[in-house]
Amino acid sequence: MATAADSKASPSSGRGGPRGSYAKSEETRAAILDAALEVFSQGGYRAGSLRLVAERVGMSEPGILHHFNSKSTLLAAVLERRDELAQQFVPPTTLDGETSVRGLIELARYNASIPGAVELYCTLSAEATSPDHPAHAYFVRRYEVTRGIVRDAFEDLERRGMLRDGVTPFGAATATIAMMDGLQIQWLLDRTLLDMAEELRLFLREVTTIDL
Amino acid sequence: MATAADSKASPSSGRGGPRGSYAKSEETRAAILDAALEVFSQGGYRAGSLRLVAERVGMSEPGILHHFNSKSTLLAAVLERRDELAQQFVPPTTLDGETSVRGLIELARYNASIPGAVELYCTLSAEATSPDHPAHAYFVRRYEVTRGIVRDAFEDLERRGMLRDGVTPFGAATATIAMMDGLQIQWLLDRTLLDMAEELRLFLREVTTIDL
DNA sequence: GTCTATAGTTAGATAGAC
DNA sequence: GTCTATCTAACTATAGAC
Repeated sequence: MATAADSKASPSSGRGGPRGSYAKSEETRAAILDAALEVFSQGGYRAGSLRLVAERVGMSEPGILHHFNSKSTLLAAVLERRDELAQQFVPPTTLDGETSVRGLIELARYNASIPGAVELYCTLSAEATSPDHPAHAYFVRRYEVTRGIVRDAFEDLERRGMLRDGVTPFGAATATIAMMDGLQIQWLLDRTLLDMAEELRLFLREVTTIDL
Repeated sequence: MATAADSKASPSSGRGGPRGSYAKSEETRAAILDAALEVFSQGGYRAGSLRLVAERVGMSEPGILHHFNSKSTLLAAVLERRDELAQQFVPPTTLDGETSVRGLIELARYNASIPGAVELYCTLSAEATSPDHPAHAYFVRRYEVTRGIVRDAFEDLERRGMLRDGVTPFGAATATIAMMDGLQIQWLLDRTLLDMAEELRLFLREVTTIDL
């Protein structure tokens, strides 16, 4: 799979160059990424087509491919962009477990406001379990990293004696991520059914002794 | 979407007819369903093709379509077949909550022995969150039914005072199903990482007072 | 019941003009 | 940087012979 770094390595990128003279190009790239996010969100990567992206952004298909060499590099760029946003909620550097856990609930609340992105990750992470999927390596790595961050948070809580009996930091991390993923599926099938943040809060109350 | 009943309504089915003279046809249908399960499991419905199913079963594509009118009716038949198996673990008629909850753990353990089927449901339920997916209605209904069954089990436990404080039957059902779904994604990405049944057991210990 | 042949659609990607 | 035109490949499904 192409790494998400492809987009930044593009010669048309303003970053890294002395002049910011590629404003128009950056704008176009951003518009394409917005359109691609919507298209890939509705049914995943395989069901989405460059034609739909092109239509939505008001360009031709070769126009898209001028900015992103292929469909899969476009996907990689979309994923990279979303990751940058998500890291604002649970920055990997935070060492305070309680703050991180509260951040996860905030993240779930934020996610409910961007159903398109939720659909993207939910659909993609499932179809990317296939080893030949262009985003397979990305998701394997992403889950490793995310699990590591969440585990660190629970390890901090464990040191403070704020984990329930029989709960391990790794197990809690795996379970918390599983809970978030699973809630998303049911929420996407019927958004009036449940409140993802609230359900996650109740779960984390069973796992930790934080007063959530 | 076509209902899963299509397959049973086929004139070539032995059931309902006075004679069992369609054995060969039933055998072929079964072989096709086995092949289709494998194909649809690897990357979902859209990524799977009739050509792959035909190759695997040693037939031509029109040969497949003689038994199943379309790709989507084939999918429906595959899903129906798997549901019959799963109901052996948590039969909807059981009224004993503790037995049902233990059945869920057994189901998770059984699932770990059939990764193909897990991949099928995991990938399909995600791609079917799209309203235009041929299996969308099936999955909406399936989650409703499953949630109802699991909620009944927790309601029984509630009557016996075996639910933890602050846990509602509906919330517990939603969360349990979410946990199972979410664990599957991480398990499919790395099967050596976690034991789905064990993780589910630990979760259910936090939710109920059953000695699991 | 199964096949060959083919229709009809859509897809990702490239060539080359402007 | 964007376009038109085109290539190649894959897919679902149908028609009709055997």
